[in-house]
Amino acid sequence: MNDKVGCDIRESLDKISSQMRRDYSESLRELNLHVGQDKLLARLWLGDGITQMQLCEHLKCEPPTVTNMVKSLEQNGFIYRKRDEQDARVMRIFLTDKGKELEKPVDCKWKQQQEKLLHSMSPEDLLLLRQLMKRLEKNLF
Amino acid sequence: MNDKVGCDIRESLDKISSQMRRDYSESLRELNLHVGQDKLLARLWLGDGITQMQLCEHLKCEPPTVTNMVKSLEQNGFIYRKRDEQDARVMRIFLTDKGKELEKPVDCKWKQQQEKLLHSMSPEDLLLLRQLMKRLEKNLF
DNA sequence: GTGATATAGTTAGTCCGCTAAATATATTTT
DNA sequence: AAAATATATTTAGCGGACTAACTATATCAC
Repeated sequence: MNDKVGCDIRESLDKISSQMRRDYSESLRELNLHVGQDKLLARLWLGDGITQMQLCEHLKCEPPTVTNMVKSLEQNGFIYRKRDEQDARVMRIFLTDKGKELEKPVDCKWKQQQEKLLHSMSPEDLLLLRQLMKRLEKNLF
Repeated sequence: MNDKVGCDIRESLDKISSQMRRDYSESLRELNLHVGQDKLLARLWLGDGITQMQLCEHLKCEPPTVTNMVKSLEQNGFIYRKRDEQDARVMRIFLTDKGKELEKPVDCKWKQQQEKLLHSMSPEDLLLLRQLMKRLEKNLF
């Protein structure tokens, strides 16, 4: 019975995250962006000029994933790359004006989705849910 | 502040599901399986001979996704396809012995991951968490 | 300074998702 | 019966994720 509950939780988790991904993906398409790219840009909005390795760490993904995302974002004119002057191995990533302009609309889409997800949840529910989720998170790392 | 909490929840959700996917993916590799294929097989273990369309519905994904997964599973000898005799458009999917044999080891991997995820959670925590997750789920559909 | 090792990023190739468009077969309409 | 429409699946092509193997540059050790 306990097992059943655990099973449900994992299924819920999968359902929620894949559905959110689908919704969000559709929503970002209007901005000519793909899921995941928004997180990369969000890191740059905090401060650009960082290296691909730093993006890897932040996004918790492997180097080839960043290479591809950066390539796509560059081709779409949202960012540009500059080789580091001290260390010729590293590439530093900068936002173009077009990339900077995306901050507001992306934030807006994000908030819309969040509202949909958390609709009808009271502050107490949210606090509780967050605490539980944080515990799950800790279990995985 | 409420916003901050909501934001954390979504980030937690993303982190948890992507980390679980990573872990599970690695775990399935030993069985020569990929993430998602286990869910397709799990449906077949309940009863095979169903159509790709039915798999689509069950897995909540699009037809081309099923086509590709089925192709890969067939090439690895876990399933085979047979054209329906009444309706020549539909393909019915059956488990091979090799595919049937996967049920136990996959279940074992699944349980291992579940235990890791839910470690240290009391039955009350789990019940509460499940209720909250069900509410989130409802919000998305 | 030369050789071994470490680090940053790329390339090739795979799978899961998707969309758009094509194919093949059924069914419905006229 | 022929034409129009609907359904099941496939193909082509893309992006995000990965691994394995590669290149280029830096650093460390001798």
